[in-house]
Amino acid sequence: SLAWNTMLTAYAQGGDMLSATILLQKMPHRDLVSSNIIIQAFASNGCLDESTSVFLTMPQKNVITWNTMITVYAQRGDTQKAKILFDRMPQWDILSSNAMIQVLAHAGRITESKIIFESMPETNVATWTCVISANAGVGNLEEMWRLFSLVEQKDIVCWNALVGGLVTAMQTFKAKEALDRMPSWNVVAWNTVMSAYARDGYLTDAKRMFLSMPFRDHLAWCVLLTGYGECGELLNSIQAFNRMPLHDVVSWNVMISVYALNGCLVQAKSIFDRILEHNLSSCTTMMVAFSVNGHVSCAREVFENMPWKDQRSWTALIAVLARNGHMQDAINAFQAMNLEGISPDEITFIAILSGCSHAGKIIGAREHFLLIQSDFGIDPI
RNA sequence: GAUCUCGCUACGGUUGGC
Repeated sequence: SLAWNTMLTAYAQGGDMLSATILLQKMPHRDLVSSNIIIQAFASNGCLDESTSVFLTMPQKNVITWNTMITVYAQRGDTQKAKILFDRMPQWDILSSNAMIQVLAHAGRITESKIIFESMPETNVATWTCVISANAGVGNLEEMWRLFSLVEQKDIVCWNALVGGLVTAMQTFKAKEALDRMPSWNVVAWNTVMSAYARDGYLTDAKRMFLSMPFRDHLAWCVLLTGYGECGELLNSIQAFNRMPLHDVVSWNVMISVYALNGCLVQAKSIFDRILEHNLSSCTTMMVAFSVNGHVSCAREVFENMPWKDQRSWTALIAVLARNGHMQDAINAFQAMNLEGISPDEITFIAILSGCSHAGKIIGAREHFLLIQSDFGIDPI
């Protein structure tokens, strides 16, 4: 079955799910590893439901099985499902805990991630890097520094997390100092500081850094595009875009939002139509651009065509409907979101509540306000 | 021996302030 599994892996990695499925049925003995391969393959081809059903019918599972499912949910931003799986796992390895810490931290659930961190029998640099970023994300800078000083083998990624944390905390100068103290650098380090310059409006510094980088990746270009776009320098943004060696989804997405930000809906849409592989960001950006101009049905069409939807895209839809006076549709969308198992967050509720206030429905708003506390455990105040 | 290979940078959601 080793040979069969190797074949299976080959098909799966080539994205040929049809052949993989056929092979699986022909196999004399499917084992744990075969199922793991299939789960992973379905997931990376966007078929999460298939992954889940294989997972549920597996007679035995190992750590790899569980880790695969956790990472899949994590990548989809479904923190809740990831956490449920994590809690059900019979045992954890470093990878599972790290993945979980990172996801929880990303969702702002720092307390839970701390609990996991403190109960880990063994950690590695990645673990520490996760908690460093987590603390930076919620503004615990002293804790971030403390943790950083405790890391024994600081590698580039760990240093980058520190620099990124300082950038998040709006301490651009300290970030630059940390950058200068790093033993070695990579593109991520430079991009991080560059994005801070751009964010703060220091376009000259951003550009200088861009030019002085020994290597550039496509993200460096994207940071520059974004910087120009946010400072209203549409022409520079377009020019930089045209100079890029190649265009990937992110750079297209940046341009959509730059155009939308500067009121050019038509150009935004034409870029959107030229993208071969839309992702969630492209669609959500486009929806919002439509919404600002009141094109509710166009926004809705983009939404319906999305391969899958996450919390942000659902929230965007709800906001689009609420803002344009379609309160009943917004509430329906909210219920549909819950049925899909995607949990709302405080931003979703603000979207609903502000919609109610525009429509003058105090009673409706009150109902949702109460729901926030009882059903979703979010404190509205 | 085959399967997860987890950490850092970029683009998307709500309201309000100057």
